Amino acid sequence: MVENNKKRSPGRPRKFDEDDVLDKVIDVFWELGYEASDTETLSRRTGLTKPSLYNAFGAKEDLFVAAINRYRQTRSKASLDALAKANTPREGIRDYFLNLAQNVASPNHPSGCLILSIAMPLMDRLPKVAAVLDTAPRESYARMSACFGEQIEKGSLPKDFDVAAAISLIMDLGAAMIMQARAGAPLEALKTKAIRNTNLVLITGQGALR
Amino acid sequence: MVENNKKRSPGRPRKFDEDDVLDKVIDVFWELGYEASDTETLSRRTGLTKPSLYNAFGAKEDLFVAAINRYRQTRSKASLDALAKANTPREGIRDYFLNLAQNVASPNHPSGCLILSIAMPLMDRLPKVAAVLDTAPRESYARMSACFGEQIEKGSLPKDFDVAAAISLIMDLGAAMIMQARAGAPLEALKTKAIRNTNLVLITGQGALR
DNA sequence: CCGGTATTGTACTGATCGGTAGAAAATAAT
DNA sequence: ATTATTTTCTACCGATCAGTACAATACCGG
Repeated sequence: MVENNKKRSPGRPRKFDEDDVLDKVIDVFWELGYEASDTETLSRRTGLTKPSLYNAFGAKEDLFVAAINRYRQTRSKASLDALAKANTPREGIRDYFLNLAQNVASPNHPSGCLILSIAMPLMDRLPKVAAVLDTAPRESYARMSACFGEQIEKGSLPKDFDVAAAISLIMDLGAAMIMQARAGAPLEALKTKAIRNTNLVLITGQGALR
Repeated sequence: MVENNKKRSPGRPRKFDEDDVLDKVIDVFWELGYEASDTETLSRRTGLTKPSLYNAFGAKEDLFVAAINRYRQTRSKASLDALAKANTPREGIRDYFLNLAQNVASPNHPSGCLILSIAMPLMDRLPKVAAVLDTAPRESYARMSACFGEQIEKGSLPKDFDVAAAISLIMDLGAAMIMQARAGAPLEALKTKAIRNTNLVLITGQGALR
């Protein structure tokens, strides 16, 4: 699927692309959770034999961490991109929530969020997972902060817009949408919430609560 | 601990009280999650032997369901009680969030919520758990709805107060607090959010977003 | 005192799961 | 061709875990 133009190393060539495999691994963990995703199922769903999986990614916990990182680089990034590329703050926040809704409640993939719904409850037991989950929100925060900073410079937001409060609320309401999705809320219900949430974030940032 | 005055049935008497045991079971599942709570650990932490646990509660999944129901009747109920017994709507909502904060981020017990943090991700695999989780939010909704209805009758809330919107937001923001707690947020941070959340709920109910 | 009944404790089992040994196969370098 | 290197495949292992058999124990009603 993906052409790898790096100079070939000696030895028997791999029959798979790591990212393709990780995308399939994401689906398994996302759908079944960590413990119920046994190595035999992971092997079958990826098309790789167990030794190939272990050779390429290490133990099950390492494979899970790799899947989480792949998830962040693809799914999580997509929502933040939606926030960044919009013209106005309102559109950006709305698109962020709408994109999030698609990612957590689309009928094309498991519901909820791999990070919040699956990985989070495992923090206490899987230290490598805890390490990844520690950095993830900070990155999101930085990215959002930069977006709002630009909007303030552009004049699309007042100079005293409370960026920290807005981001904090975006993350809270996003987490709530994710839980709703995992509980079975349909996509349409989440799209409605996306609009409500957008209004709440703008009100909060503009200091209505101070 | 609890005096049971029902007529004694024949046979060797139990050396434990079911609710006492369930309270300990709650702690184990809450702390370790479902899969990592092996029956041997449950046996050790409750003081009951494995056959006694199986005899009293059935299989592990049934024991988990029993623990969830006990959790609802104690912890979940406490937060709703706080909402119900306050004098003003603002105090009620605030006390609800503050009580919730205590329940999900107190240093005296595991963090997060047994239902949202532990049971929810298991819905797909454990049908008996899914059944319980389906009814739980409806009960909470009904209880909250009754509270706000009373406040409207008393005149503490305007007649056009948007009860449905307020409850929906309370649940969303509550879920967010729970996730924050599971992620390691300290109690103080959650108490601060409780105040912010109270304001957001009141604004929303009063129709600022319409 | 004597069956009837329910609980307790020890010790066990069958199944499952994460992980691997070891040989065969496929490439690159020489 | 030969060797070195890496991946693949089959088959397997040790550990763990949910659940239980069985006998002993402690209470009931008569």
